[in-house]
Amino acid sequence: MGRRSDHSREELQELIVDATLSLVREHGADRVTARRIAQAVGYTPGMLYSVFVNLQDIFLHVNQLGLFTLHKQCTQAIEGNSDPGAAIKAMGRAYLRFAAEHTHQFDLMFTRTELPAAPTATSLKHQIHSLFDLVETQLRILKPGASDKELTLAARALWSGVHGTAALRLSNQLYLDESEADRDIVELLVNNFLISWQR
Amino acid sequence: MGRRSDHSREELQELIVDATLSLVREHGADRVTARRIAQAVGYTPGMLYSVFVNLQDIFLHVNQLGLFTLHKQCTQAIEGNSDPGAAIKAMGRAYLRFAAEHTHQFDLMFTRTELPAAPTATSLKHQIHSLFDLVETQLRILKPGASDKELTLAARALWSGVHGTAALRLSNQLYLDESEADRDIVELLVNNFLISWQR
DNA sequence: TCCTTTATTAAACAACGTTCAATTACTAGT
DNA sequence: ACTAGTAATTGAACGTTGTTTAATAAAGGA
Repeated sequence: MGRRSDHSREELQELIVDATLSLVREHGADRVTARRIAQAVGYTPGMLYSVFVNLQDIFLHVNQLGLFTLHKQCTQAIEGNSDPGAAIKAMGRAYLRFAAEHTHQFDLMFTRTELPAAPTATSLKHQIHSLFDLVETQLRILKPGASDKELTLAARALWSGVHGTAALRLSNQLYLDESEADRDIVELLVNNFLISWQR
Repeated sequence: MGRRSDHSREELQELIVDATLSLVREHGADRVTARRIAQAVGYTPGMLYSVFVNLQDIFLHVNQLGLFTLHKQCTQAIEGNSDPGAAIKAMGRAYLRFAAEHTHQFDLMFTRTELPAAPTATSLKHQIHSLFDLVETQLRILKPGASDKELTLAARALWSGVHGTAALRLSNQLYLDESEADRDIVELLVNNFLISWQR
């Protein structure tokens, strides 16, 4: 068939990204193919390339969505925590929860990225930055006298710890019997770090 | 041709794994195909399947090699450090160095793993455990009274921090101008953690 | 020398991402 | 209402991938 115009260009884009997200969450990025996405939205594979450049391009948009909801869940975790340390730990738990609930999506977002020197889209770059900012804001409350450099570094350190925990747990490389051990690890890590950092 | 017996089964296995490692280091795991490996060792693709089960199986053996050299470099980093804290930081730097020098290999070892619940070969499992043990040993010196559980958890926390830093740097998600920022992050993380943990 | 055994190959398969000419459906002009 | 033109969508193709398997060629024992 020729022009259908059942959907506008933007509707089509949203349709594709949403379908891809569902497929990724259910089957993992490896098993999500152009043909499967096309089938899910009721078109043929060729059509995808009139809306997106690439399969990678589609995944990139999926990841923008992912970072957005991750950011939202982190801000929600902060709410109601007047203590910055508690807020940071709550963020860490939200991060772990996201990774645990949406294993495949988290995998696509953070480990299925291109190497090396991923030319991460500037949009993604900003989204990740704003995640860092959430931590920095709490740290600044905790230690008002800290320099920008100090804050930046500390936020990266904490973020690295939380991310590392999530990543290792995801790939089953923590080797701990208890299923909730990752929460204990983050708690321990953040607590001990902050105690000696804030002063 | 039929039987060549230029190489024994074990020689062939070593040949394949070594060639694959070289290819991975140079081009990244994504671009390493069965046909390329076969060409590198002077055989046809089909032969690989008489020595290994899978391409994945080959990568798994490559990763065993990788974990072995990573372990070696970590133990070497410890040598000459009487202070446990210094030893742990030296291990962290060795870890970062390995990740930076062999980007693609590190990527294959830790992020290109299967999901979820990677049924990691028991061999890999033990190798990773012995890496954890290196950290635990140093922690035990630092805090002789600590329980096993305490040591296990602290080792995981530190390891997660170091690994997270390496992983985020690898995928260019730290967004720091200075190229050696990852070392600063690990230094900061380990220092602050240990100060309040040891006592 | 022949025959069995076995290592290796060549060719095939299905599935993949991607491209592009052909086709179809809609829109505008008369 | 009819036709021409435009643009969306397809279908089929290409080169590549991992993997399997029947055929083949070489080695060793009789």
